[in-house]
Amino acid sequence: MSNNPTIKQLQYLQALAAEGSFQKAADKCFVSQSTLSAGIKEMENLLGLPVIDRQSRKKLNFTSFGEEVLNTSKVILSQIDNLTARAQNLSAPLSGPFRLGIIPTIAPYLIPNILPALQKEFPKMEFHIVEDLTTHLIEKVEDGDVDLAVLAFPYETPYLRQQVLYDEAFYVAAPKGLFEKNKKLSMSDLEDHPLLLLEDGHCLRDHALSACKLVPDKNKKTLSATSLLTLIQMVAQGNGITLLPEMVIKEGFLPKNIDLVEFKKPLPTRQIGLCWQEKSMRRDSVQAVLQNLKGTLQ
Amino acid sequence: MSNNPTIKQLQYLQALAAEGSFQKAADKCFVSQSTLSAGIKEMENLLGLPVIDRQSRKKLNFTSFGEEVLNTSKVILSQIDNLTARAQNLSAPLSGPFRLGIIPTIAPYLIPNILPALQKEFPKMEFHIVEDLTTHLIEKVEDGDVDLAVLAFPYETPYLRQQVLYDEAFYVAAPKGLFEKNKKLSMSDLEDHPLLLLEDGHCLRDHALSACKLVPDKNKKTLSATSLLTLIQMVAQGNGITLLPEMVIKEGFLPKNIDLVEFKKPLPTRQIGLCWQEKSMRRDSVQAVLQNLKGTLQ
DNA sequence: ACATTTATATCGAAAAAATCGATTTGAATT
DNA sequence: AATTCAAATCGATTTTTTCGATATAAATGT
Repeated sequence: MSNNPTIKQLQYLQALAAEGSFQKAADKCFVSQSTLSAGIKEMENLLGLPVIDRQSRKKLNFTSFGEEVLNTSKVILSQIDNLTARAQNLSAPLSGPFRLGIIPTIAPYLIPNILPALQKEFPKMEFHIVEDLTTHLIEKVEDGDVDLAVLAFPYETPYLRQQVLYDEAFYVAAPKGLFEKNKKLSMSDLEDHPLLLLEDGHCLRDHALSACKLVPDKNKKTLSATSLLTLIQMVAQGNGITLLPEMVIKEGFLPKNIDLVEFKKPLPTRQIGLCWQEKSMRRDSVQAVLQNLKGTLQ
Repeated sequence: MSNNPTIKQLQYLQALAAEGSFQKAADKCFVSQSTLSAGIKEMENLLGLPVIDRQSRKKLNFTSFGEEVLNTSKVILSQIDNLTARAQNLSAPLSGPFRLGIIPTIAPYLIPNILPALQKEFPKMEFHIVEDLTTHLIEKVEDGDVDLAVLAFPYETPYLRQQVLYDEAFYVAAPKGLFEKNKKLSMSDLEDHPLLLLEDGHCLRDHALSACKLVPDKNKKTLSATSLLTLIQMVAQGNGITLLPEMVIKEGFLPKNIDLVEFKKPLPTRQIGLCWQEKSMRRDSVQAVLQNLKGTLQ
C-alpha cells in the first residue's frame, strides 16, 4: 500500500497558493514555517514530482503539475468539509454558517427585508451574504461555496435546482419631464433616447434588454455603469434613460428629479428566484431557508 | 481550525464496509483490530455522530449518516488516488496499470486482436480487462475505475467523451436451410420465426432490435440467453433465429449447422467505439491507447 | 564585488500521536 | 448461568510531527 499525500499536506498547498509565501502560509495554518516547508517537501517525495518551481525565489511559482494537484486538492478538501458540514447539519439542525448568495442588482434592496426575517427564524444560524455576478454565484453554488443564491431568471443552471419566486416588472426611469408622466410607454418610445445600462456581466442588463425586446445598438451611444446607484445618478443628471426593476422603486431609492414611467401592458418583467444544490451537505438548512424566503418574498 | 477525519480513517471505513467486521477490516488495512477500532471511534468523535450502529453485534450495521460518509469518502479516496496516478503518469509516461473496459458481446472477439498489439506497443503498461454491461462500464469510467471502454453505440454518455471507430453490420443466423442461402433478406422475412436475443441489459439486444427496426413483441415467444455462445447454440439446435454482428462471423465462432444470411441494403448496423473521461488523471496513457486501438480496429 | 536582506531548507531535540498486545466489556448463544 | 465471540479499552512503546535554531541560497543594496 503506497503512501498518499495527507489532507494536511493538501491544506498546506492551498494556503501556499493563497498566500504566495511559505511563511505566510505557515501562519495561516498555525504551524511553523519549517513544518509547512517539510510538509510540502514530503508531498513532493511521495508523488515523485515537484509541485513548487524553485528556480527563482523572487515569486512563488507552482509547477504545472502543482497546479493540477492544487485543483484536485480543492475538490478533495471541499468534500472533506462536506463530511463535517453534514454531520453538524444533522446533529444540530438549522445552526452553523449559512452562505446566501445574491446578485448585486438585487442585494441592497432585498437584504434589509430578508436578513432580519432569517435571523429571527433561525437564531442559531450565522448568515454570510455573498454578493457577486450571476455566473460567479452559480459556480460558487456548484462548488459548495454558497448554499443558496437569489438570482434573476431566466438563467441556465444545468447542475442546480432552481425555483422562481415572483415576476418583477421593469419601469423606465427618465429625467423629469422627458415623458408625459401618465401616458404609458411602448418599446418604440425609447428609441430616440440614450439608454444607460449596467456594464456587461450584470444579468440586469441582459434581462432588461430582452424583456423590453431591445437589441443593443452599436451605433447608439449606450453608456455603461458599474452599479445601479451610479446608473440612477446618471439618469438624474440627464444623461439618458434606463430600465429599473420594481424593487428599486418600492424601496424609495429614487432621487426627486427622476420620473418613473410605466410600460403599456403586457409589462416587461424579469423573474426573481433561487438556485441551490439538490444534494448539498447542508440540505436541511437550505430547505428551511428556502421556505422562509418563499414566505418573505412571495 | 476544527479537525477533520483523516484519509486513513476513511480507508478504515471503506474496509469496514467491504469486510463487515472490525477484525477483517483491520487485517485488510495491515493494522491491529484495536487500531482500526480506535480510528473509527475517533472519527465519530470528530464528526460528532456515530457511523456504526452498535445496537446489535450480530451483524455490522452502518448508520444512515455512516452510509453518507461512506459515499463521500469513496469520492475523496478516488480523488486522492488520482493525484498519485497523475504523478506516476507524468513521471513515467505510458507505464503502470491501465484498465480497459469491454462489453461482453465484443470482448471474446476483440480481445485476442487488440491485447497483443497493446502489450507490444506499450510494454511497460499492465492491461487489466474489465468485462461488463454498457451501463456498468459507463459508471466505472465516470468513477475513474476504468480508463477507457470499448462500447457499442449509439449510447448516451453525457459526462464522457466518445468516438465511433467503425460500423458493424448485423446478419441473420438461422438453422441450416431455413432461408434460401443467397437470397438477401428484408426485415419482414424475420416475422414468422422465433427470434432469440440476449437477456435485457445487453446493448446487443437493443441495438439489434433497433437496427432491424423490430419491436419486441410480447405475444411472440422470444427466448433470452445470457451469453452469445448460448444464443448461437440455441440457434444451432433449431430453437429460432438471431441477429449477429459481423465480428462474430469473421472470427469463425460459428458451428457448421448454422446459415448466415445477409440483409438487403442498407445493411442494419451498430457502431463500435470508445468512451473515456476527458480529464482523467491517466489522460496521457488513455490518449496513447486510444490511438493504438484506432489503428488496430479501424 | 561584497555585504545585507529575504525566503526556504535542514537539523536535532522535545512533544504528540499512532500503534500494538493484552485485557475487559457486553451482547448473543448454548 | 456459562460460554463464545466481536469490539472497546488500557498502558507501554514506537513512530511521527512539530518546533526553534541555524544553514543555505537567491535577490538586493552599497
